[in-house]
Amino acid sequence: MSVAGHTTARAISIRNVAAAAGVSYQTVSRVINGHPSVKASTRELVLATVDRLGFRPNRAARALAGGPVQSVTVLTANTTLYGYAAALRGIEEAARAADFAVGIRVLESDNQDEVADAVDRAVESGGALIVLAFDPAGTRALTAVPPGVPMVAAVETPVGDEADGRPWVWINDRAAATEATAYLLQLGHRTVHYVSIPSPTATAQRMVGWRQALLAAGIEPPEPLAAGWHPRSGYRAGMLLARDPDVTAVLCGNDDLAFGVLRAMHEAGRAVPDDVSVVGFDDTPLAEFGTPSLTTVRLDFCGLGRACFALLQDYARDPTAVRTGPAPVLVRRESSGPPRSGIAARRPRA
Amino acid sequence: MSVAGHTTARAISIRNVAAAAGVSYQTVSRVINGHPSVKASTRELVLATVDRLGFRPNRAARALAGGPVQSVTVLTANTTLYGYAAALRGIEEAARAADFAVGIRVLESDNQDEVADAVDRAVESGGALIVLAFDPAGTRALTAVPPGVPMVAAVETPVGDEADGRPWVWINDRAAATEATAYLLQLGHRTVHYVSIPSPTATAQRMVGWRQALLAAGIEPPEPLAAGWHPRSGYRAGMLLARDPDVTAVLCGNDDLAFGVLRAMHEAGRAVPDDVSVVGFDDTPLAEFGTPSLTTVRLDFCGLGRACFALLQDYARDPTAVRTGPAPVLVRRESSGPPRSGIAARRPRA
DNA sequence: GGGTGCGATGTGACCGGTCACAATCCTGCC
DNA sequence: GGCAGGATTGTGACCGGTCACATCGCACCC
Repeated sequence: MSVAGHTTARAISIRNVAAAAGVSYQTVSRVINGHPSVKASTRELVLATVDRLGFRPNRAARALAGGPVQSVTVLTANTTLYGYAAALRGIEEAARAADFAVGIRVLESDNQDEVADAVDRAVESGGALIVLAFDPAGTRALTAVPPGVPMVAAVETPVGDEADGRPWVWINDRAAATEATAYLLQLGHRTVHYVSIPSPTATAQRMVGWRQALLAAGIEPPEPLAAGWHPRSGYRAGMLLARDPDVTAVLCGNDDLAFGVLRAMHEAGRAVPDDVSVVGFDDTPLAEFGTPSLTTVRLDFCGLGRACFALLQDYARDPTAVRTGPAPVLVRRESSGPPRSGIAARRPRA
Repeated sequence: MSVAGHTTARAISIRNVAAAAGVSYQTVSRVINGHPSVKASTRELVLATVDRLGFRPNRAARALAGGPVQSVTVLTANTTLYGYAAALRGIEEAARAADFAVGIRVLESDNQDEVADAVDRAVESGGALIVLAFDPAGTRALTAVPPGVPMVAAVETPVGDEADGRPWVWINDRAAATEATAYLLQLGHRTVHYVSIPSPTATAQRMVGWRQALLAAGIEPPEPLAAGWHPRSGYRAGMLLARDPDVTAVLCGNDDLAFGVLRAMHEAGRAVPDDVSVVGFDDTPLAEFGTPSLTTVRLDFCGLGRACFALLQDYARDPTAVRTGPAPVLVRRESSGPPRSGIAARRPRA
């Protein structure tokens, strides 16, 4: 234990351990890597010595010599948005528990060349990769990861062609959106409008789920409004929607957008939920404390992150391992309710 | 350029470059490290070859051999809270631009031993350290970093004893709190109550600034309410404050708490800003879109992060370098206003 | 009893950089 | 012309692990 005091003295190496235990450095290497052909008594002796000296394998040396690297790099388009940040937190927790080092690399653009370069850099630092592929940049990154590099993807699309053959963890955005939409219809709304976050392709699962739910109820989906990540873009979309008196229910791609929409409705003088119901996505910590509090779909991104890391480890042993992330839960709060009884009302089904 | 396609062929090393350029590997090493005693013509030849072959130095090898490591590890108690997340983003941006790898290590507890262990691990992965020392865990970490390890601290206390001799970047929380408090007094409030975030010591600068502003106005500061990080704890504090009709102005340790307080006031039937003014801290993206929108102090954490990284680099050249972070800005919005003209009113000064 | 085969261990080279030192070049100057 | 001495360049060893291979011991079997 390099007494976090003030000794930059050389750290203990396997050769030190070997000398202290009276074996060869190779035997020490075998023990710390769990190689089977070491006599039990020897193994215990070595482990005891490792413990006594506080030996810890040097990551750089290991990486250089091509051993198991014990580090993960997270490739993501963003680190501050709720979903990404929470997933990152989950990964970090799990990685730390397993004594893995965690690296971060942000994908600034979704230009194919730049993404490829970013992936290159991430790969060259050794270790495994976890790609958060909720967006175009992340999805591109998947295709740029050379085979042979251990990696796991977090995706919203169950079977992306991009990730083929690669293990992924799936967060069931589609089912979540379907549930939220069905809930609004059940309350008696004639239709549900959608304000979307930026998404990889036309297959954005939140949008797909919303559309499916409408179609299943025999309703032609209205044109979705494309927004960005910032609440301001939700606000703009909300302003547009507020003008249309037929709009009584709005599903938003995430909670930030939903807050923007709420604000717009407020400014436009449309009461929530009496005139308009607003539903978000994610259940950020603030959702519960807005005025009105926000009905939203809780997604356990932190659990998703942990699942990614767990899969990374399982996959090393069993390449057929696959995980679905935790199931989404609809949280009903003040921002949603039946439409104002009157013209726009529709018979509740339940 | 390892054509991100499917060649796990060995990457190019300095010896390859050396061979291609017709010089020794040592010369290549000198060139890429900017060593002065290399003939200009040789340097250019080597650089051209490096470029042509797409050579990039191997981080692991460098770390192992004790060279300059080109990587930073961020030590932080949290990654999702706005301030931390934004600082992390700034660091990552700057680091990426300088072609540094970025690592993360979360300080789970503020137990001295565990913190020391975390620091050890972070140090052993080589490279520099940036410590976000806004809280007890971060502050502890500062003292646990062995000398000789390049590091920079982001602190809210201008001259912490803990960081002595170490470079730090200071975010002027105290001035920000003073400004916000003075603003509320100027609006005519008799006093300002404070709901605090968890903080390292009694010297929490946000609280100090608030107290100073009150004392400067000849007002005895009321007992501050200690809250946590979650909006819910702000909500609880708000419920307490709402009961007291004398409370007309509340300053909150951050925007999340402020939202909790807003919600509590709403539920308690106290109008904001007519009955009570609420001011936050940070200016998170949502502050502008709350109902009412939140008056808050904008702190450029992202800029703080960039400054930390910049200092890390400057410091290597000039160990007397120091930086103050960007100045805070008070953003006036709907959640604050003069007290309801009546009993509690106090003559505005301006 | 001695070869076979496997379990357990040790030896050497290597990963891709850096350091310390030695060797070479060139220039100025006597 | 020869030599001192700085500027340039090259050589060897090393960082701390891993790999491939050689070696050793021993039980097993014919």
